[in-house]
Amino acid sequence: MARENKTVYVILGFLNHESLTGYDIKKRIDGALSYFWNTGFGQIYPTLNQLEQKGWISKQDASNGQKLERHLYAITDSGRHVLAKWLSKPVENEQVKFEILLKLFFGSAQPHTKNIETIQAFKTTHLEQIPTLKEFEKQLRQVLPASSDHLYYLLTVLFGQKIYEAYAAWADEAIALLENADQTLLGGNDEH
Amino acid sequence: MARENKTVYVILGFLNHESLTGYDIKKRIDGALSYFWNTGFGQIYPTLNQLEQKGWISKQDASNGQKLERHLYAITDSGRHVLAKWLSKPVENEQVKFEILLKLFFGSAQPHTKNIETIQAFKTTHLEQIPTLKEFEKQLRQVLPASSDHLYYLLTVLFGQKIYEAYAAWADEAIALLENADQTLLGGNDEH
DNA sequence: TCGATCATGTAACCGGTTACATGATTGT
DNA sequence: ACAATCATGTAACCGGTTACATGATCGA
Repeated sequence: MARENKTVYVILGFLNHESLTGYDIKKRIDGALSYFWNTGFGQIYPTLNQLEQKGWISKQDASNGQKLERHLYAITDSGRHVLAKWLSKPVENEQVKFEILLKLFFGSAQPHTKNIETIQAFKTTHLEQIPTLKEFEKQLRQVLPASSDHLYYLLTVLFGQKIYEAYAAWADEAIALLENADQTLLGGNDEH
Repeated sequence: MARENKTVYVILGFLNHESLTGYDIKKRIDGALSYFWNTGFGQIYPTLNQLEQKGWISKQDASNGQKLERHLYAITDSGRHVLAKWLSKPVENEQVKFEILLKLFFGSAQPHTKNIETIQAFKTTHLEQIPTLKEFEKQLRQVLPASSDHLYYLLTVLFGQKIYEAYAAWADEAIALLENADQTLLGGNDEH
């Protein structure tokens, strides 16, 4: 969780491209960041207020005479400065938590078959997402020279592909090891 | 974060092997889980009390006449039941958050060189950990037939190796793409 | 003697999630 | 008419982190 409100940078990052409403920001997050980040309205709206109070973004009414409330937020110079400062800092203690590893670490408390199912499900859900990522890659490569935004977007997509493939490769190896262990033990489970 | 207190299962998982003090549990976490999980004392001790109140673990004084307080916790049958139930459930919404992807996604706001540095640092820190994981693998393979605990431990180690290697492979590709983009633009940065 | 390690805990804080509440607008 | 989407927010809760506080024991 690492003590630093990342939502701040998510918002500043999007606003650095264009002015948006809170609702829009949520859509961007769900769209482009969804496979490695997510945030709810309950975090976005309060953070927008905080950022405005700090002067990193500015609020503008965009209701256009209609009754529907609509606030357009724009990044300010000091906001841009804060974003730039964060971007330039190296990523420290990228502490990723994998629940599946936790489960597997204690896996000897149940039959191998159950754990194989868990691994299989893990593999499947990630493999299923690869075609979408490949499609993203294709589209991004087509518009690549237009702006370096696309290039950086592409990098995150490639990351997804690489690690999802690594997940799948690991899953195969893990399942093979468990099945092999079952064979050498003549199908019996261990006890201790 | 997913609404379920994982620390509960970390504790139950370790106690399922042997009775331990809170201090011991912390050491196990820092030892065997450190590269994919961590928890502080501020979480461990309160959770131990909760688990005891729920009857999933039992507390025993282990001060042995000495003045140093020492509480040995043991898992109960109902605790074992809770652990088993969690283990058998498939991992749902393994929502992993990668700060480096967040930073890169908004990377176009700073020079390519800065982002290359970030990626390089990411690659290095993970590559550095691979030899240790290889050493773990070697040791675990030697004691593999003894107990299936070792086998499951090995699976988590192999996972670490696989994704760290995937990180490194992605980093190379990403850096190449950024350097190539710099070349085609004749070393200039983009603007938009 | 003195530092490292053993050992247990509390308090403040905060990021993030979930659920709740409300209403307008648009398209079918 | 009615559903989907647009749009903004609050409140309760909780998992997790950090800092603080205290003292015993062991080995060099």
